[in-house]
Amino acid sequence: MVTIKEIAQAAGVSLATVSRVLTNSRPVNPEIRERVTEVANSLGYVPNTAARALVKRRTDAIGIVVNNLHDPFFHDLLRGFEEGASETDYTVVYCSAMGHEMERKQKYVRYLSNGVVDGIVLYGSYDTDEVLVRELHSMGFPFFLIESCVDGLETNGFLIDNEGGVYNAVRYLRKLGHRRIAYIAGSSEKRVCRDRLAGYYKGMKDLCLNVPEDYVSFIDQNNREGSILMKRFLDMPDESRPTAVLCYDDAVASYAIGYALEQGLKVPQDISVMGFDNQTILPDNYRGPGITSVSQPLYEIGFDSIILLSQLLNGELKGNVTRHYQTHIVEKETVAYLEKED
Amino acid sequence: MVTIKEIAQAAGVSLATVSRVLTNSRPVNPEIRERVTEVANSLGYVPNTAARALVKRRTDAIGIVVNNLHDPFFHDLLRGFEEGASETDYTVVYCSAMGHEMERKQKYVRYLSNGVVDGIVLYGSYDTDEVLVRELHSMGFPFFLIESCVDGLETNGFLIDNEGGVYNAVRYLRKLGHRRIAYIAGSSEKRVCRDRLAGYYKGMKDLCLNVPEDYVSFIDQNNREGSILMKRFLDMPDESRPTAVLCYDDAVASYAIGYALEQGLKVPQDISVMGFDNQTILPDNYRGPGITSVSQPLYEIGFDSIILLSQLLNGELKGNVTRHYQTHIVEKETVAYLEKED
DNA sequence: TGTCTGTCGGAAAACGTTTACCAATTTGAA
DNA sequence: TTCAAATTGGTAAACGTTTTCCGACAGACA
Repeated sequence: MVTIKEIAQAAGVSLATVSRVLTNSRPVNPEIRERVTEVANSLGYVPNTAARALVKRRTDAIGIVVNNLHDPFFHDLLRGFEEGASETDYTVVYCSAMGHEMERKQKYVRYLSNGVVDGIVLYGSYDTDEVLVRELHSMGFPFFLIESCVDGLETNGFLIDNEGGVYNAVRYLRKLGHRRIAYIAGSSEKRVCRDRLAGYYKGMKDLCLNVPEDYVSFIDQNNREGSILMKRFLDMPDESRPTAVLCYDDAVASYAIGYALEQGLKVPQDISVMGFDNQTILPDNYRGPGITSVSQPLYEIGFDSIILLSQLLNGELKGNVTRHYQTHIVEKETVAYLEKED
Repeated sequence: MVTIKEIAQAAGVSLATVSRVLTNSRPVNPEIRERVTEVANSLGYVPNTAARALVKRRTDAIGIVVNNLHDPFFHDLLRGFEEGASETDYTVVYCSAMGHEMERKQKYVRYLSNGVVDGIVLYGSYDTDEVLVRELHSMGFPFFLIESCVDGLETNGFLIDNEGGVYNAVRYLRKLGHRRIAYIAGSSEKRVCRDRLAGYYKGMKDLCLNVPEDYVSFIDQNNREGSILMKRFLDMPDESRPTAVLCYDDAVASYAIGYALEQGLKVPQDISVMGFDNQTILPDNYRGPGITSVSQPLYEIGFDSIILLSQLLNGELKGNVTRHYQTHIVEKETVAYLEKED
């Protein structure tokens, strides 16, 4: 590794002069300047990131920590990050926490937050990252949270209106004539799932629709259970069988639809199904009809988070920033207009 | 930011002792040890990555540089990286070069290679990264190249047999009875595309199949042109029209198939089409039949690259490592068995 | 009691930069 | 010609660690 010192020796000047040439931080005799640059190039000098970070207390880099890079769920988010990154001069590095375990996320955040990057964008599960977020917060390290917040802590963050998303989905189905709307919910340990379920209840209540106890069922372990839960709905007697099933997730919806199709039913003619997330890739090579879904603006969030973080780092932002993003419904092929009102 | 110095003061010991407690690098009086850990915890100490890197000349981290994180092409590769990462103790960070421009890739590699990570895995386009690779090589920095190599340079790398992949595809089609096999090639500026085309010619020659001039056509700018090129093939008179079209890429294949379907033809009954890459996500929401394709072992390559790099860093590898990976054909629904030989 | 050995804390150097400060030289104005 | 100001090079401190070396002290043994 070639250092500034070697360049100084080779060019017959002091360390300081070399540094000044290389960083353009102060005027230096043109003749010397040229000699130094020449030597630096010929030796193939590359400045040491760590040493520079140490003394400048800045790295001009941004770190992003997500649960998973390969998960299709993050596709649009990543696209947003990348697009945002190309708008700034910051170096952007990504870390995958590989799942939801705090431990690994913490390892990455610690690695990054002390001398590797100047700020972090953290995709959070509401539920598991509290300790981590508190640590970051108490360090005074600049960071943005996506889909996460900690009660009683003022943080910069991006939140998605999950409750409102499902609420609007219920209204949408009602507008198309559906009144018997069932719901497949995710694990109630997850905040996201609880919020979405709340949106369902709220929507049904506001529209004065009946929610029989067996209209709400929960995924226990695996999204595949979507098919079992669908079976339960389909096995109900005609007069109480739901005409539409709302799923907390597109993956679950795909299994639910898969089951219905296997039974020789037509979607949406025989039963409407709606999902959430507007995923482009679905498990097990799903090939059914395009799933009508509640879409989150993940691209925008990814993009905005980079832009806002870089503004924060440049001191262009005062106070904390919390942005709420609305979902919208993407109409595809799994929801039918219900002619006869019952 | 809380430093080792503050801990030392608070605990009434020297810097050295604190460091020794924190890194377990030498025995220290249990009583003092406990006092120090306690102080460190209560102050929320996190070691400074940059400072540590500077003196240890090691970061225990690995960097990965790819062209694009969100591109579905990298899905399996990323999955491999992530799986490999969870097998090692190295911290793994990813960078997206956002396209193929050398400049940005160089920026990332320079940032990483001096004090941020101990080694790099670089997904390379054969064609554009030469300067960069030479720089890395002359620095003596440990790195692995994926799908890239530089003539006359001994580097660690993973290569895919693109030529052999297409060669085998030709043989596969021939075995199913096809003799009039056309090819849609990618830009001949790209090494990968040239290799694949070479495989086609070699296969056709070895099987003594005729290659009329108009059986090979080139994508110029955009994969969408796949449909135009397909039109050309379909417009040929019956007796010379190809029975199978081999595409250098699944994306192109999807456009080619799309066009045929639009014309009311059936794939594969009326014409067989085969792709390369075995992509799960295809452009424009392709919904046609599953594309029979030549698949690259990207998952394995991703996985192995992490493992081998960590071995290299631990000195468990002697000499340079070059691995060649074979492709295999994934049979789906776009290639038919041709009954009548002609 | 004196020496030898082993244990363990502290002082200080080192890693590769940037930059505050100082000194020397040049410039320019009076 | 003289002196202040401006310019520019060098010296050294600083960033937060790790680690080498030294020395103090305790215990063992003769």
